[in-house]
Amino acid sequence: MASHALTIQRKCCDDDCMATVASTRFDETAIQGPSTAFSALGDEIRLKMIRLLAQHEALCVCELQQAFDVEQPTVSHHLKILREANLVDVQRRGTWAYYSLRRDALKALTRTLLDVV
Amino acid sequence: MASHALTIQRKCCDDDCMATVASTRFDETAIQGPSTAFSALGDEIRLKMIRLLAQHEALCVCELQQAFDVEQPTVSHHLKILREANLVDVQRRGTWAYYSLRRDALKALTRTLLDVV
DNA sequence: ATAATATATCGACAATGTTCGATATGTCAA
DNA sequence: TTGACATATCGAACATTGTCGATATATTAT
Repeated sequence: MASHALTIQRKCCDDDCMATVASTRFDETAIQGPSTAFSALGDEIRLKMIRLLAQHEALCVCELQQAFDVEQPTVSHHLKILREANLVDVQRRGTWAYYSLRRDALKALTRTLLDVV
Repeated sequence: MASHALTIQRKCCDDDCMATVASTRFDETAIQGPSTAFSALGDEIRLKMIRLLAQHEALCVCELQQAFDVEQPTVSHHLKILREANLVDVQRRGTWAYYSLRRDALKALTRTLLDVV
């Protein structure tokens, strides 16, 4: 026979590794939470808001607006996203809404990252 | 005089705090890097890729594709974003491109978060 | 050279996200 | 009650992102 039986093509890895990767299943709930949080932190204004809130016990919307060059509805929008990502808390007092950092949530998020590494 | 001199409106905070917040300046380079990284982690597929890479020394594109229900160009697209966020490294060997986690970068990112808290 | 394979890039389209003006809601003061 | 203010929500314009088919590039085997 002209062509030898050894038609084994070179591969990027052994079959076991390929199969292992292919069959990987993810804990969806362990992905969605962090993914939402990272997404919230992935906007420059929101990341700045987080850093600003870290330097103060609590800040109301009108204060936060002073620090950024956007209109009030935009500030509310970003705060809503941070709230839905569980990164901040709101507390209403009179007409004001005071936002504060959820430091526990941030710590949990760091742990998520560290567990990966 | 009927109206008293005390026309001081109640405010959300004292003038000092308002002024402090209003004059806050951010170190833009200290924001952009982390913001890009968080943005990269804010997609479920990319976060899963990171977790997958954490469990292997390195994986090539065809292996990664096996783990996700998307076409090859989409995988390459996500890997490019992770690369530009400095979260992964690539090493070409033959026709294969092996991607690996930049654990140092992830650690630095965690430190960024911890410094906030 | 030719064929097969792995990966990247391009272009189009759909989906999602950001921003703002207008407006609604709720609170406080007069 | 009326007016002033703080905040949230809505709707539309616009920008960004995710996805894929088609194609380009590069490597390897024959």
